[in-house]
Formats: sequence, structure tokens, C-alpha cells
Amino acid sequence: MNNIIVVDDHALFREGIKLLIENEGLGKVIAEAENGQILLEMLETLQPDLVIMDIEMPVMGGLEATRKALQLRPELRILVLTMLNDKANYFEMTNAGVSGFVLKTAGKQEFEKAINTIVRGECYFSNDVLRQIILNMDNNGEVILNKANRHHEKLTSREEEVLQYFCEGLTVSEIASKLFLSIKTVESHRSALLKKTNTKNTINLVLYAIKNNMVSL
Amino acid sequence: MNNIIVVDDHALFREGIKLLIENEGLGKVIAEAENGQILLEMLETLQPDLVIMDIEMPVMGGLEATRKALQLRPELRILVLTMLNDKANYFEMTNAGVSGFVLKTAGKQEFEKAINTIVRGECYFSNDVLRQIILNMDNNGEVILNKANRHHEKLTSREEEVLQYFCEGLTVSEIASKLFLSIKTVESHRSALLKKTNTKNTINLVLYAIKNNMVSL
DNA sequence: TATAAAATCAGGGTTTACACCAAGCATAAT
DNA sequence: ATTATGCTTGGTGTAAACCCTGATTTTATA
Repeated sequence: MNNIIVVDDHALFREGIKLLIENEGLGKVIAEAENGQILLEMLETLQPDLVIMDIEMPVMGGLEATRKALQLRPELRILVLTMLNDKANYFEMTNAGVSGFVLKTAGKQEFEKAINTIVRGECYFSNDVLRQIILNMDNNGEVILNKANRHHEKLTSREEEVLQYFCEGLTVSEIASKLFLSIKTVESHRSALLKKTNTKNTINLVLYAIKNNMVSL
Repeated sequence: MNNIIVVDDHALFREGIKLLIENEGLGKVIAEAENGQILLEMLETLQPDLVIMDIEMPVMGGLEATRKALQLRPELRILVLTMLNDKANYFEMTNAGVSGFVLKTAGKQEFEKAINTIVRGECYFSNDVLRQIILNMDNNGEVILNKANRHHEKLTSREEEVLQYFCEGLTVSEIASKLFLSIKTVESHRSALLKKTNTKNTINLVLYAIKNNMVSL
């Protein structure tokens, strides 16, 4: 019997998945966690075989939780169940060592298939996701990530602060006033941000930041 | 017996909600729709008593679907079930005439309570949402909406087209080339957009459009 | 067929964005 | 002690954004 922990910040979704798993005899949901932090605490006492993991969650998201959980228990199997269908998340979670990846838009059949495949010791990655990946391969089979999804250089704390204000719609002069800085200083930070994110103007910088969840809207 | 249609773009979530409703004897799920468009088609032939409606969906979102569904069947009761916890959505859906509003972070108990309250003919609005509203009232009890969330005038088709390109990060001259228009023309459309949305520059226009789901990212 | 609304373009103006260059200062790493 | 990095500010110049007014043509609609 598979002991399963469901990690998702939406209680109703957890409830539904739990019913689905137990109705279909896929396993036993021994616990639910509303974020990655709580999952890690549970792993101190519980021995799940499988964790069903969302990505976007408060306190601690799925990526960090996956890395720490697998560090704690390398034999643990993790199935990502998310509505985020983008390459960056797919690669990060896959590199972190998850055993499967299914979208919330998937049907019951695919979900069951994923669980059954994973508990057999194999891996399951949804075709919906794989298709997206293949569509972005070049002639050499290399995967082309969107410009917006390329790894960017790490931002300094001041740059993050300025970026946040840009994403709230403030202009350079407004940010300068707010932070008691010269306009030139803020312009410098913007230039650095444009360079690091490989964007050509503030609008694209803001769009980049939003798409990569670098700021809170 | 309550005949229910579940409208949500995540098949697994629909599946879970369906199980939950039928396990708890809350009603019978006679159909599922993955977006508002499909719900409207279903209303041609089906007679649900209650619709459980998500807001963010492809093709047609929950707001438009609610308005059109209630125009077709004023007696229909709609329970909003979403993960979007913001004032604008709350007010727009409430003004559109929904009977209840519950977040996906809510537990099974609250969900059941909401459905039972609504089928009795009353309304149910989650405290989690109401609290957010109250926190944004001024001394007179007036609710302070974000500037970005105020109702804007309807956009023309050309304006929508230009807005979409702005939200993809194109500049005025790039949009002009793409649409075979003069720069002055695109600037005119931008000015109209800024006026209608009550924003003061392109970045705020883009942020406004994103927050109000006026464009596809 | 009036009339309004939408779409197109222009002139001329101010403000802001952005690039490139240069440099002082503090702090942390080696 | 030296080096590197981050934070700060300045100058200069071009391009783009943004404002206002005004105009023509097309399209929709009463």
C-alpha cells in the first residue's frame, strides 16, 4: 500500500485529490501539507512512499521543498502536480530529482497512470509538458529556453528593491525620491537590471520579472 | 436534489470537487465545463440549479460567463470558487450577481456550508474575502479600490490590439511597423488607452492590463 | 442620410528613458 | 594589503515617451 502525502496550498484541491486517490485505490493519504515547510516537518515522523507536490505555495514552494526532502530521503518519490506549464519549472523540478510531472489540467486517467508508473519505480512525465519541450528543441536536440526563462545573473539587494518598485509602476524619479537616492543612481541600477536580465527597456524588464516570479504583484 | 455544473479549467480539480459533492451528498454533478464558453453551450440543453465557477480560465473567464449565464437564466445560482483573493474580482463577480464566493484555500466544511446556504436561497461570502474588504474600508465605510482596479471605459478593437502588443513588450515604433501604421497613430491609441484606463505611462498601462486580465500573457 | 464613433496622421512641445563613460567610497573576500 | 564587488553620483547625447491641438477618412448605426 502506498503511503502518500499531498502538498498543495488549496485545501479543497487536497481534499479532492485525497478522495480521488482513495476511491480509485491508488494508495492511502496519510497526511496533507499546505506548503513545503510543513511537509519537511512531517518527514521527521512520517514515512510516505510518494509525495504529490504543487510548485507555487506560500512560505516554501515546491522546488525548495523537493530539494530538501530528497536530501533528507533520497528514496522518496515525488510527483509534481501543478498548473504551471512552463519549461523553467519543468527543468528545475526535474533536475531536483522528481519522479514525475503532471498538469492540473490533466484528466483522472493520466493522474492514475502517473501514480501507477511511479510506484513501479519508473518515471512519468506528462506528454502535455514534453510536447512543449520538444517544440523548443533546435536541430541538435538542444532545448531553447525562452529569453525570459534563461538563467539571469543574481541581483543585488538594491537591484531587487528597485526592480520591485518598477514592477509597481513607479518611474525612475519616483523611485529616487522614495529611496532618497539620486536619479542617476536609480538609472544605474536599472541599467544593471537591463543587462542582467538581457532586456532592452523597463517594460520588458517588468514583464521578465513578472513571468519569472521575481517580484510580488 | 441539486443539479450542479462545475466550471474550472483544471480537470483534476473538477474531478475532486465532483467526488466531494457526491460523497457528501451535496448534489449531483450533471456536467463539467473547462471554460465559460462551454458552460454557455451546456446551458442550451441542461438545467442546473447551481454552477460552481472558477474565474481565471482560457477562452472565456468566469466574469463574462457569469454575466451571460445570468442573462440567459436569472434564477441560476452561481458559487465562485477561486484562488484569486482580490477585491476587484470580488466586487465584479458580486455585481455580476453571484450567490457566493469561496476561496480554494477554504476547507471542506466551508465549502459544504456555502453550498447548503446557497441552495436554501441565501448567499454565502467567505470571511476570508470579507476580511480583505473590511481592511480596505475608509472612515465612511467606503471601500477603497486600487486605482488599477476601477472600471475603465470599453476599448475599441484597435486599442485592444495595440494594448496586447504593449503587454508583449513592443515599443511604439515596433507596433507601428507590425501593423503598418504611422508612429503617430500608435501614439494616439496609446493616449486613448492611458486615458481610458486612467494610467500615466505605458508601464502602468501594461500592469493594469495584466492585473485585470485584459490580455493574454 | 445624418450623426457619431473609430481610425488614421501631423506639428510641436516637454519630459523621460537609455547608453556610454568615468569615478569616489565602503565592505568583504583572498 | 590587494582585489573585487556593490553602492553611489555625475556628464553628455540620442532616442523614445508623452502631452496638446487639430485634421481627414472610414465605418457603424440610428
